[in-house]
Amino acid sequence: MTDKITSLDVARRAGVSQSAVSRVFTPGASASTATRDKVMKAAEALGYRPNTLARAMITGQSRIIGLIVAYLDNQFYPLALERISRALQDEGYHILVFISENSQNVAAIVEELLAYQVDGIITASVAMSNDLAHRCEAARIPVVMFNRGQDEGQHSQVTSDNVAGGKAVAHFLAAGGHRKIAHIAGWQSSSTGRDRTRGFLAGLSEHGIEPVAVEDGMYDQGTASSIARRLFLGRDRPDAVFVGNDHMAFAVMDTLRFELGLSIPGDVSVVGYDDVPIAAWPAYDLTTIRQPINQMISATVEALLARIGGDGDPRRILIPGPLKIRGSARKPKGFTP
Amino acid sequence: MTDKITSLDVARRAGVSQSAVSRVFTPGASASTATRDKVMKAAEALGYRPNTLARAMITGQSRIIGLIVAYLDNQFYPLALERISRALQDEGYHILVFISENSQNVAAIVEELLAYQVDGIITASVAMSNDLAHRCEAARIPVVMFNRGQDEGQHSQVTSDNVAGGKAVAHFLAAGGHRKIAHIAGWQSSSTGRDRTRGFLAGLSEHGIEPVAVEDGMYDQGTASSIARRLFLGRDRPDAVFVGNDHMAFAVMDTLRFELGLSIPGDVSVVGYDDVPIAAWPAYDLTTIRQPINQMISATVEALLARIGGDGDPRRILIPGPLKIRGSARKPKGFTP
DNA sequence: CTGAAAGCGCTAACAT
DNA sequence: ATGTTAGCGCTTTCAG
Repeated sequence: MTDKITSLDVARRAGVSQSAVSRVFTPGASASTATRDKVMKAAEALGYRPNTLARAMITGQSRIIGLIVAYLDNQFYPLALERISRALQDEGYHILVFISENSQNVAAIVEELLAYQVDGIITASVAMSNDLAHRCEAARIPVVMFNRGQDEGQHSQVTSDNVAGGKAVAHFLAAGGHRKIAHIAGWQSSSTGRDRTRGFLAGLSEHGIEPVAVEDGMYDQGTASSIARRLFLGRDRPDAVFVGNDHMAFAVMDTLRFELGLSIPGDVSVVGYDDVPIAAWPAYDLTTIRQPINQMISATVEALLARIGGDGDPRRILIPGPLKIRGSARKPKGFTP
Repeated sequence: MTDKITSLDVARRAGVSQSAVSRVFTPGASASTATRDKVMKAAEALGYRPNTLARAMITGQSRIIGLIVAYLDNQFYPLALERISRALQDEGYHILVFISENSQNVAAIVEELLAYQVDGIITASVAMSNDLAHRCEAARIPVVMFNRGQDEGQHSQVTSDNVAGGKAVAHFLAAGGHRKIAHIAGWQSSSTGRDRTRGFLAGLSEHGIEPVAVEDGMYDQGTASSIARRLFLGRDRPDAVFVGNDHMAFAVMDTLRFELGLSIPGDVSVVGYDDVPIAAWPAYDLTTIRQPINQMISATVEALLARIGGDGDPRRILIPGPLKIRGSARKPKGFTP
């Protein structure tokens, strides 16, 4: 029925010029109360809303942010997505979502995002190569990497302090009296995975402890389970394991309990990383390092908007994450994290 | 550095007209191999990509689909989001995501979506009022409701057969010899919640069974836990409970086991709805009705694209979901679903 | 097959 | 404060 209503239609009905209509709908505009009323009345009657795309072409601001995110099966991602979307919605931005499985995919995605004239890009737990970041920089599109770091490159990034987190886990397990400690690491091709492992190993060595095993779980549940099976089936099994993220830790706990019949924390202490909501579910009750997701999101959005607003320098933000002690690991007496 | 590269820049460098460039980048275009080569070379050198927004203004096709989704903490949603995004990406569409907490929010969101000139709207587990749907219809923007139904209204909808699912659960529990059966229902203001409950009660009555309790869990874990606590603390406790979705079922199981010290399925059989991945985790091993999410997504995307393509009539698609028997409920001998 | 020209719906000077 | 005018970058007739 109703075909596209344009500002011209509204103008005619209100008996004003088309630019008057535009001004009424433009935030920082100057229009008399009289015309404003007439225009609003006509607009309402016609069901008019300004065409965002046309506006974007002129202003050069689409108010669209591209979000590149990996698999959503780890609960941490959807949580991040939800909150990023909310935070941005509050600022009048919206997110165009792209799911990226592998990293070469990212290049194609970025091209598409640039074609959409997005005002900025957030990558969530996805790394971006340096020349890709360059390409965005050349197009003046700011990029913020959420939960992933990169040493070189001039984009902003927000992570929690993964090195410190890994170290805290080491201290905690050492204080708990563990000496046969294994590590099923986060994906070693990601900064988070590497940093957590690095911190963990550094922490252990402060106590003169050598881990009995360090293996890459790839942030994959199947991989983590296999490793756990192998590690804990032998005679001389570890009495503690630090798993690179909660998502893998759940799989490891299930394997330990239901396949190997081990008790947690009786036979084995398990510690994870992230503190996703499931970690607090009684079935897991997982001791873990809490990634302060709200702070991380705030920082991400703030950093992005600042750069969109013209603030020149990219930021590198590091947010500390506390140890959240629950029941999956033996508790040292009088331990203060 | 590089300021906006337009087709005119490419045209000049390639020594052709601006419209020639446009044709090269337009799928159904006619350009000689000679010009095509020149243009592509120039475009590559300059790093040119056509401005999607400008194109959208003319063609009237933004290739953007608006997705309205509720909270993402129930694993079913992010899964749906991920797959919808992938399926649409394959068809050259992208999704603009809006998170909607309450239902009045939806009206405002739809307005924004229309302003963005989206080619279509998918609501995932979110209901849309009839006049809102009308508004979209008037703007010629097709709407598909995923996992939510509505009796009136002329939009498309895709759901699994929730009535049949609920009924299947009833038959299963009855066959298992249960007679004191409780139901912690899905949100009764949603079609899925109501349908599952309706089917369940109908199924029970076929066996002459009256449920010992039916309460609305609101699709909320806290609410479901409270109800479980109350229901199972009394002397004459139920020996089975059908919970309106998996997400609540996990909370109920945790409450039953860790707060009330009950054994599942020894003391109580628990059945859920959705079959999200977590349901298969050994810690829960939940018997549940499987919502065939892939089929549902395919149908949703297909229905939407058909309507965008001009296919007139909205569709109502109902997909059967089988019972997935696991260990959380007593297994009837020789039961065939 | 190709170039010139019109215009999508809107904002942003520029006049008045 | 309001109307007029000129585009934003592109697709699409329309001639040639």
